[in-house]
Amino acid sequence: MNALEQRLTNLFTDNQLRMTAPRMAVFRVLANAEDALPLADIASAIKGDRATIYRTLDLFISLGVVQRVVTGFKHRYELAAPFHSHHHHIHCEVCDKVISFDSRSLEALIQRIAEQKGVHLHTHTLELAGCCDDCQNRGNIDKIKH
Amino acid sequence: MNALEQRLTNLFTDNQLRMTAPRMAVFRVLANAEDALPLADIASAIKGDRATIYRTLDLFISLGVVQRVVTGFKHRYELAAPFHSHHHHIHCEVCDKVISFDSRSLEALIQRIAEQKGVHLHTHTLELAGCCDDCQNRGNIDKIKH
DNA sequence: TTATTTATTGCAAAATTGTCGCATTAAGTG
DNA sequence: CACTTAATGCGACAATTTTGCAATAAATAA
Repeated sequence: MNALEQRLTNLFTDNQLRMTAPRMAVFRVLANAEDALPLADIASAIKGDRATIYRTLDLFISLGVVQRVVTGFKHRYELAAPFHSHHHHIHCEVCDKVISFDSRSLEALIQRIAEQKGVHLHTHTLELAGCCDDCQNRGNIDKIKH
Repeated sequence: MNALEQRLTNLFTDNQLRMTAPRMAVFRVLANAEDALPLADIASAIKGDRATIYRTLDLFISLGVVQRVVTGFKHRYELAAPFHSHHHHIHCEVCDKVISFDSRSLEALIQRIAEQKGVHLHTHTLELAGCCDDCQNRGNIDKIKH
């Protein structure tokens, strides 16, 4: 059990919750994932019950361990701060892929805009949607998935 | 047929697509809508087939005519730039006020990020949340509404 | 105008995402 | 080890979105 996993376990026991095999499995999938994953990907990765995974994710979200990313029809899940760094997403509406990115200039600019408006920012979400490189080359603009 | 509808029609014929009655009907509903509409509303407004409307919306999205707004578990659809003015929102979590803004630098930066990732952008949404000037001065930062 | 071609529609069936009830299992405690 | 109860896993379910395919209608050519 590594440091992150230990922190998660402590968070659970501190809240009178049980650290079980399915819960740790979901956490590990998310910790090793490059990008936010839809439930189907998590379920197939750990061959687990979908209802259990939904409940686990809801729990993680209420504990601040996971955040829900809303892109298209299905939700995606990824570790949240302080288990993961802040970033944004580009959603390919054709192949449904999600690309994460992080830009200091962007964060600085958003901060500047907020200051200019006199607003003290709490959070912000930015979602880009379009057609990725691969799909442009494939020319399947009309095969948009949800 | 007004100017917007003519522009849409041209966009279709330029892409070897047909401007049909159901497509124009969907466009008109969205053009007259105050806010983003869920599919059910569009379907009942034009008494049209759901599958056809889904396909029409997918097409509109791939052409950049419509953008999908994801709120909760149901999609909503609204006209996208250049058929609708583009802007973003700052939401004051204390007094619930919404401040709209528009930033060329931001748009340019987002465009640059997308290009760098090889993605052709259809739409993007940015929502800032925090505490506005008035509320900071009032010192009621802890009275967040939800 | 009519014939031809093919994109588009509309129906019905199926798939996908997410939720819920309940009996069974297993984690934590003494 | 036994007890308590949180958590799981199965199956049924609702809502939303999708796909297959025959029928229809738009664009093009004759």
